[in-house]
Amino acid sequence: MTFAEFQKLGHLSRQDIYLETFRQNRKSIRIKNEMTAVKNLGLIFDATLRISNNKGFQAMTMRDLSRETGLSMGALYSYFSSKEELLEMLQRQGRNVTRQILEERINVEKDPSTRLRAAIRTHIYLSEIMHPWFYFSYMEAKNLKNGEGQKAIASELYTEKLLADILKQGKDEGVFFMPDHQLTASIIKAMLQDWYLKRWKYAKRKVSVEKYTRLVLAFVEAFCLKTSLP
Amino acid sequence: MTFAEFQKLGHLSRQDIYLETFRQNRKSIRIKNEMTAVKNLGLIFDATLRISNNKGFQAMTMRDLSRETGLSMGALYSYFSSKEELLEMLQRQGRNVTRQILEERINVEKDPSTRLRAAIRTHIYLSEIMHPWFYFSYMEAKNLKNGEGQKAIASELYTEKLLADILKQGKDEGVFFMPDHQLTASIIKAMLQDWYLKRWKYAKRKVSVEKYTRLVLAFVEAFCLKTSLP
DNA sequence: GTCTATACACAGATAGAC
DNA sequence: GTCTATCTGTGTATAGAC
Repeated sequence: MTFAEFQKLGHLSRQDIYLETFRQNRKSIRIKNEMTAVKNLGLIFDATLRISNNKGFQAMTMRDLSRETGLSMGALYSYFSSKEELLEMLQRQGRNVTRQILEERINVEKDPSTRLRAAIRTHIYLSEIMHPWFYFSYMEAKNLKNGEGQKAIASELYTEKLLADILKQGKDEGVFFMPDHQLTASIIKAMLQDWYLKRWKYAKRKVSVEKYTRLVLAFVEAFCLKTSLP
Repeated sequence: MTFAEFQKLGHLSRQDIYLETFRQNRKSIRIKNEMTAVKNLGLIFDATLRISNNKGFQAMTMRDLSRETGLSMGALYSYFSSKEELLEMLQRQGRNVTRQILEERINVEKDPSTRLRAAIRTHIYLSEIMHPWFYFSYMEAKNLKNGEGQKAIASELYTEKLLADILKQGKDEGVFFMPDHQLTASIIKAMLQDWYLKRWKYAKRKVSVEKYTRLVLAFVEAFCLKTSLP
């Protein structure tokens, strides 16, 4: 599946995502009108990602956010009760979308080999579409307070477990051969993350998302499908 | 070479590193006595890494740093002229040490295969010894102002080029076989970085630095040494 | 719902005594 | 060299008019 085909599946319209977020956070959002809320949440989240990915969430001031969204400080605070809460809303939102789509795309496949390819492809393609969020999430996760911090870690481990389970399945079925499926999953995850962490580098060199995906698949398969171990 | 053997080489005593840093920054450091300066620079850098890696450099206040080092705010400011400068001194220091040791260990080897193994080993072992700095450097590099930011990027590309050159050499000599040595180098770099970025994970699972190194080597060699491409 | 104006805390940085 | 005390700017957050 090419990236263009993946995009056309149109899992995620911005509208739907923000609407969902609005409904999940009704308690802390003072706005009642859904259309207004969805429109402004879009502005706020996009601006937060833009500014934070440029200079860090801590360094972003509410005055920056006000300028960038065109909303006043007062207006901003009717969408969240603190800067901290804005961070948590953003993180939760991205985690939900990621988990949902990843499972959806993997579960349609049966044999380990195809599942592994689907998992790798979907993760890279997804991080391409939602690049600002993936980058933000990685860089700012450590600044979350205990409750949310735990969930961010859980989310990291969850994706890894998806991979580990596929590798295990393949090993059991005798199609994969690797010494340690858990550790192998970690390393694959590292390759997936590099795509959104070093995007500036790949963009400058004109490495397309498909080319990157292809190399990761080749790398992983060379290791997992080989029968003799060093 | 095991990690213990690598450590015994004792490339880097803290004393020497801080002394070097002191001499390089004489202009902005108001202290004249070398012994005092070295002792306190040690305190300051260690504390900065400890606090920053816990909650981010931006979030670390000078009062935090004062408390952690036992030095007053006034005293701190005789070692650097601004918080920004402290950040830059730290980054420069680590970059210099890294570059020096990496070259030293790679250049003693001749054939591509051994050089590649040396590069991978050295990078992982080094990031193990200097873990706080590696983590800090990665997470805070984006917050550097233009001049230093460029140098951080250059440093990232430099390590990658070390790998790319070895891969290229191996390809030319007919011992490695990979479709794109540049991109392959990027991916190897991603694996190396995961060791210090996800240390909490590997520590919890009791994955030793040697075990991790072994798996990366196996992964890379499975890809680079195979003769048929998918 | 959104604005302006402002409260209040706390940040980085310095002056000057010791 | 190091300290305490303090200046000044800027940050988050809210009150209350529209």
